[in-house]
Amino acid sequence: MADTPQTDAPDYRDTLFLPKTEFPMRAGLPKREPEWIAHWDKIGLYEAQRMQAEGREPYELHDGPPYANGNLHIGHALNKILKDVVVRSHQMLGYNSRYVPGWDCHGLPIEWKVEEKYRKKGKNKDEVPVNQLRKECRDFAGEWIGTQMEEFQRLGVVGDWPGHYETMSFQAEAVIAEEFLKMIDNGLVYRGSKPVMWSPIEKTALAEAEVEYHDHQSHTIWVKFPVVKTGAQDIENTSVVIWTTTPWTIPQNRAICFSETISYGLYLVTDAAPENWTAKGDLLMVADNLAADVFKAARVDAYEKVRAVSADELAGMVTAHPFRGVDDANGEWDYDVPLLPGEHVTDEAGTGFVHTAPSHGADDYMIGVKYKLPMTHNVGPAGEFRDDLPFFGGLHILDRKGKEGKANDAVIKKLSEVGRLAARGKLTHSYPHSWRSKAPLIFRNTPQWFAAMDKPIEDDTEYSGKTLRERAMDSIDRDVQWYPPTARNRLYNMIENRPDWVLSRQRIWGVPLCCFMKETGPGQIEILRDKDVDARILKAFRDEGADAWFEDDAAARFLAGRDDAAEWTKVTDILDVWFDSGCTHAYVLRDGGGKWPASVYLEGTDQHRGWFHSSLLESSATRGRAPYERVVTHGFTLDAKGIKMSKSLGNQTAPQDVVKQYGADILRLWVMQVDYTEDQRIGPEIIKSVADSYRRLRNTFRFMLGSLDGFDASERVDPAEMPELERLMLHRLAELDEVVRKGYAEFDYQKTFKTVFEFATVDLSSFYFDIRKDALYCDAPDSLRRRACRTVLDILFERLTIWLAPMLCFTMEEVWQTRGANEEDSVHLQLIPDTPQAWRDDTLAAKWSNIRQVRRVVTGALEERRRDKTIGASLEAAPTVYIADSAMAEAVSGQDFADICITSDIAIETGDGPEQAFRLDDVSGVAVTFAIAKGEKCARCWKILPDVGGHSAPHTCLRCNGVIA
RNA sequence: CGUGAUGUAGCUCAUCGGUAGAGCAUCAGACUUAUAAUCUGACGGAAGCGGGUUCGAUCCCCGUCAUCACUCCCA
Repeated sequence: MADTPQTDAPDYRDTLFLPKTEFPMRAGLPKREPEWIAHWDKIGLYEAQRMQAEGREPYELHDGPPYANGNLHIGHALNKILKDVVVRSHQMLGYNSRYVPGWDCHGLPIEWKVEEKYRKKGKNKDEVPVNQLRKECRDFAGEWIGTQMEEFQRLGVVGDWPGHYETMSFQAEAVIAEEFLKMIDNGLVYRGSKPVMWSPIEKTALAEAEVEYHDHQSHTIWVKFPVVKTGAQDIENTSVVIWTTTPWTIPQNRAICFSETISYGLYLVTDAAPENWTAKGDLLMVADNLAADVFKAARVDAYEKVRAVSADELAGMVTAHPFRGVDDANGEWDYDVPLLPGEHVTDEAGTGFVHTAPSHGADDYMIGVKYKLPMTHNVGPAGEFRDDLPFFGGLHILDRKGKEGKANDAVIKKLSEVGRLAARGKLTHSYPHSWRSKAPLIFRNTPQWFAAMDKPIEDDTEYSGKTLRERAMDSIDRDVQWYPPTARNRLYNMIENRPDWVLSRQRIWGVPLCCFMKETGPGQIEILRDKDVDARILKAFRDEGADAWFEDDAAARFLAGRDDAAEWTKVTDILDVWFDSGCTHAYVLRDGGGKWPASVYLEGTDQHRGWFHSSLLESSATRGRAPYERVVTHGFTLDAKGIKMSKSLGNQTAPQDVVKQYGADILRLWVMQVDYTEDQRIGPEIIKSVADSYRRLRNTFRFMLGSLDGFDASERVDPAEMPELERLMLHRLAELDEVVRKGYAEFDYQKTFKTVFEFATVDLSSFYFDIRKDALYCDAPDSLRRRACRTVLDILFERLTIWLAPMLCFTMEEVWQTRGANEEDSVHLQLIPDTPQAWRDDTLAAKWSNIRQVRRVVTGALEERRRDKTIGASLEAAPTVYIADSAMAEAVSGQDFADICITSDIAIETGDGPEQAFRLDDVSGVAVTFAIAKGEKCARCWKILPDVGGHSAPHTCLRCNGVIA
């Protein structure tokens, strides 16, 4: 073996320039990160950024407000971390990048929590004054804002926290009201009706949260609708059969829905008992799959299929209401009942034909809106038929105790009387009930306020005359860039197909539809339009909040001075909370001194239905275009197996836990490593592997810091004088600069991080640093090679630290500060440094690509000898390289190839080399034969060289002796 | 049910329609001068499944399965 122990050799360790740094290998992020937050707080980082960037082009990420109840979950963390990276990176790219976080405060969940307190005490919230409840809601939201704000800041999110916005601030409430009045003014708002869950017992609409599902026994009836219009001859005297569990909705029937994917048939009853409702000779249409069930229910003894009925045929068909032409009905039901295609229709139960009463079902309503069917108003608040409805006037669906009323039986009896009943029965099924009274609920249409999608808007924008739908759809393509591009289609399709916007909610915790109306006829109303009244309302909201609307004297106060004040009714509904958040662009950007339209909105894909959507509509209605220039969407976070997280499964990853155990930078790094545009996974194993990557990266920085110890500007070397290896690194930086700038501009963090990370580990740690350790440790401080290396390290350090700062905001600050930045400084106040494109040298890169190929063969050859224990360290070797390929030979010649391969010596020959030489399959024309290095081991640099010994420092090589002397 | 997506190594992700790659993890080895580090090497894949188009499909088309989001007066 070459290195027999040299007991007489002095220890030269102290003469080496080993890396020296205070920067610890162990990060201790959970403890250290809060100190950086305190530091940023102390230097006023956000304000300092604003001052520094004054006059620069503004860039504004407008924050989508999270809902102010509960602690943060992983989805919030993902969202806010992404936003923080957008904000910080754009600041560094040279913009004035503003960020004002906000919270969504109004809405049912909070109101529900407040009500819960009363429920637990057995109190009725209806007895509590509205403004007292509103105050409790406000306090509730306020507390959670405080909690969430701390949790967000702990993640490293920098923004204008003291200046954050709230949808419940007086200013916000006033602007929301103002925007609503603007939409009244341009004629978009109208009152219509929509079916909702309604309790006839409590005479109120209920929210989904107030509904419980219990088993309930219902009537089931099969009803014949006679066909009155069709192209086919043999359909005369036939009926379409429907099935329903709510006989009381039959008087409200306006259509029958069928499916275009179900096969239907025309059936002839060939045998049935004489007293049967369904008689011999009846021609009935039902779905083929359900025919047997239907005829069994109708007690038909025999039937045959006459022929199939196609969807095209059904589409043109019209039936009569079962009560058409009935005596004493006064023509109430003498209208046509069309057959319409409906995607909700199945052949799993019933007849394959769905009775449709637009006022009494969600699907029915959608069909009604789509085909412009008339809404009926036959059922009153207590679930009673209107008094003047023939046959059934005044009858109740449910009695006062929630038991069966008389309506169902009366309808069934009448159907039987007029010969339209095909069969009847009973069915027990899950049915919605009120959580309070436990009584069954019904669907009932109630007055609601809408924004019209298809009415031309006359206003003073350049898009005047276009409808809301047209404006929104135009703007999606004209004004907005979508990241990823597929996000555009989702929103576009939704806008294209959506019905009118239901603005009203029968709730209390929100901004009121602050207008007055009066009835001008049955179902007809007029909305008060009075600038003075509006001005009074807005001023009151601004000064006192929207509570002003709910004060007892509000109507008198706002209508003061009008002679007809008594004629007007105050509307007490509140606005859909999506309207609130859809207005944030107005009160945060326009009134808050920001940029309008916002540079970017960034939210989860669910916000296509939510905030992206409502903001687009609101802004299109009032300003003609989207309030954003770019929209970035991210997916949802699932557990390690790709399953949705839920409390019951116990598969949740809480951001607080990750922060506590690993630190926020690890969580941020996780975000950077996944494809956020899709759904991502997280779990213990994934977090651990992220932490591993982090450690590796951290060590690379630690090495740089240690190697730069004592670096002074006077050491710098001009790139032109640097060795090729150094210039290669500068070339790589020039390449990376482009990737980083482009990556940040296009929100592609995965690629940006991956590129920088692989550069740090592959190019730097295992190649460049490994080679240059000898020069850094052993060369004299004034050696050109060492100075060039340290110059490059300094350049590397500056860029890598700043490039990664938006992502690893804590660690990069720690790295930055370790190099003696002053107390007021921060890496987050730096701009991405210019990287001269002159550093780029593709010829050099191509050449070094060859050099690295040859190097791989050498290391491979050494590995073989290491395996058979011929050598340990590569410095014990002095191989010979045979190169046949001329480009490779050219590349290697003139290099310190022994340094590059970390051997003590190396010989380069041209030609194929001996047959038994080491080769790699994928590197042709290169062969390596092994040899032990000749000479004595230098006790200082450990190279084995012929020139060791005979110098003033014993057991040193010429170079090392020169350094010590 | 519908609408919008996704499915490639244990994990995170690449692959103009042309022999499937990278980093991390794992395993093995070396070093002890980045040391709770560093270097080297190896292992690792019916590209969810089934059809079709094509000389050729991870990629294009159809179907199917799984997962996710949206659909509710809630996020």
